[in-house]
Amino acid sequence: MDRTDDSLIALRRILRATELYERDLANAAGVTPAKLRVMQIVHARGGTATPKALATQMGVTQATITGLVDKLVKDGLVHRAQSSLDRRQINVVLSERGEETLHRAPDALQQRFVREFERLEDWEQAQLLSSLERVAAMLDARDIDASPVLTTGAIHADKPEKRSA
Amino acid sequence: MDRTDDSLIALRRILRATELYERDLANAAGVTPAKLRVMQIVHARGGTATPKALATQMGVTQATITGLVDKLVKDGLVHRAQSSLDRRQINVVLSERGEETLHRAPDALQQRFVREFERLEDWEQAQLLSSLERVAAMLDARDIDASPVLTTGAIHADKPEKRSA
DNA sequence: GCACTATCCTTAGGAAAGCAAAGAAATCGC
DNA sequence: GCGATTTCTTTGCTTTCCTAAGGATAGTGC
Repeated sequence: MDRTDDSLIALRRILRATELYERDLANAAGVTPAKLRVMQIVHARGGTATPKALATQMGVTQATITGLVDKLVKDGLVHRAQSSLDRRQINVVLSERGEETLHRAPDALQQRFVREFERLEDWEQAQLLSSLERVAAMLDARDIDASPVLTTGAIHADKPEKRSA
Repeated sequence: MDRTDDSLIALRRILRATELYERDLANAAGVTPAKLRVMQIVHARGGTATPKALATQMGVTQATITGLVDKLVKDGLVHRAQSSLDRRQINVVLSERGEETLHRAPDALQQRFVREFERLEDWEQAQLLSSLERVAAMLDARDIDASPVLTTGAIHADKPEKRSA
């Protein structure tokens, strides 16, 4: 009867399964999850991305990206290249080894989801897709600031967050 | 056409939105996400839980739980009580303040999802629930050993999170 | 041109969350 | 009773993330 609760439970299972699996997967590939994510984004953007772009997409600060890229450089998976258009900018570029590593370590969701998904009936795929997009839209809404909790519970008013795009 | 990709994208949006939101929310409540999760589980189990149970449910080691509980105790949100049945065991119990904090900081998913979900038509809710459970089952499967990259042990439920290195 | 401001990145320092390994105490099994 | 197991903690380390401050470069007004 309580569909809301059951939906939340399912959602949490999805979250938890993905999180745990991601740790394993990154580990097995010899990279940490965060570094892997950086490489995946760089790859998705055609092999190069600025720290700024990475920070935005990953939802972390630029300082964090600097640290991750430092380690990736030390690992030889990536290198930095100054942009010639705007010399403030740096391009993070995948190295040969970086590409290989990526190849060996497919996306966590990918691994786990694709095989099963493609086995489904056509109409089932369509329904799943539609539902997922619906849920994503529900959660992904951009103006969270309207949320009541963030204000009522804000005791330790350090700073709300800059993530209010 | 490419429903698989689109589904993955939607799934990632869900993941990312939840992750980012969780950070904000925990922050606003004055607790960190991990500590909040501990409290939520304790609450869900009727106000008390052993470190062992917490570790299993959260998918982390007991050492991690010890650390989190230490901090929660220091914050006065929780206290330890020895079990009288088995004196090796410790019960983690929510304090008054812990209950209040929990009350102020509802679940991240809760907040964001419930309002919208309950606004949907009956048949839409049913479809969403069905889809989510389906996806959860796909991801949460305990016996995905066909995975080429991993050897995730712990098929037995009692063997807690000894994930591969 | 020259100061002002904004943007992009890095440095430095610190907090939180996680793990592995080893140890202490209680219980179980025989 | 005594060794093996379970439960929790301790120790020491890694990873990820933050804030605050700074150094360059780019753009703007005058």
